[in-house]
Amino acid sequence: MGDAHEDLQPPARLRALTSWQAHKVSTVGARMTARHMPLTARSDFAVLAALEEYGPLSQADLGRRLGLDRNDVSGIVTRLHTGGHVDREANPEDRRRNLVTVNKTGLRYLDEIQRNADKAQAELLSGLDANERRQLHALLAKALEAHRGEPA
Amino acid sequence: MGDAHEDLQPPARLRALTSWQAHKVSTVGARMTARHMPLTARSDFAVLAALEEYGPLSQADLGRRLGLDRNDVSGIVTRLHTGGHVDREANPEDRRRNLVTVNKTGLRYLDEIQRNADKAQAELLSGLDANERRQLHALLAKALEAHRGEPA
DNA sequence: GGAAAGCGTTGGGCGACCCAACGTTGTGAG
DNA sequence: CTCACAACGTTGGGTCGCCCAACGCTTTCC
Repeated sequence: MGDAHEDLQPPARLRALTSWQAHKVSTVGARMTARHMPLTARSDFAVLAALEEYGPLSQADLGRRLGLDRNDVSGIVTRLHTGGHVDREANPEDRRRNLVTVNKTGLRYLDEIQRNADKAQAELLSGLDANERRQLHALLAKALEAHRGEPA
Repeated sequence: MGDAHEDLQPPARLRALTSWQAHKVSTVGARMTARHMPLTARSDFAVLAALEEYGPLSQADLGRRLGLDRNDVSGIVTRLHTGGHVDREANPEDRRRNLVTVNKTGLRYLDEIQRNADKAQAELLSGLDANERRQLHALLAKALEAHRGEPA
């Protein structure tokens, strides 16, 4: 007799769309993330990770690297600079560009975000075992490969 | 020699996050979708698909089914109703609820969106063969399973 | 009968994406 | 050398999705 709280499955046409699945996974991920840190930390993480791995970059390069618009990069860098995580100075060799650099505070912040992101990730993927997680990761990476350097 | 357009890979820390990958796949999917139809068609598709599969529903049920907020369902249903795709009438057995029903126009619209969604999907997954697509789909479904009926 | 809960609606905030414009600065062609 | 062109960073704006809060109405449950 009546399951108290019927199953409430989404319609088949929706479940069939990989794009919709990815969207759902993404927003569930955002929810898990929000339980550990403010959502803005996600863009902070992206920028700081890029600066840590590739060294000082201009904002335009950051945008290309991360697939973000110059506009939005501007805001993120301003936020990071205000928070003391990043130094921003004019590039003497090309005064159009800003040279953005992570400092020690920023690196500590980066590691903190990393820890929280790992927690959120574990919660998000709680339904998959280690093998499945690796497969999912590989398949997503391959799907993205086909679209590298597409817009900005 | 310099490769003319350096590779511009995102940082490893980012690539390692499944949540970030899913987000990227989702927004690339949105971009592909936008090449075939207005983006609002995505929510239209969700609502129409639910109504087609489960019959007339209240807006609250729609929200639960699709994982959307009542607030947003309200706007979507209004848009669909204005466009003539959906009938909305008070449920005589419970006058709090609206009974939302797809009509013939709505079903034609649904099929049109389906065709465009399929095109977008094909472009999105162009890097994967049929097997990989099935695997990706199954893994995403399994990951989502663990989070069913979570918020609203 | 009255409190509690559910419904649909409105208004608002936030993050991410994207477009357009501006002033500044470098580049390259004539 | 000059002048058109391109790239950079910034600002302002628009959209879409998610989420919270409040309201008035209706139903349900004690």
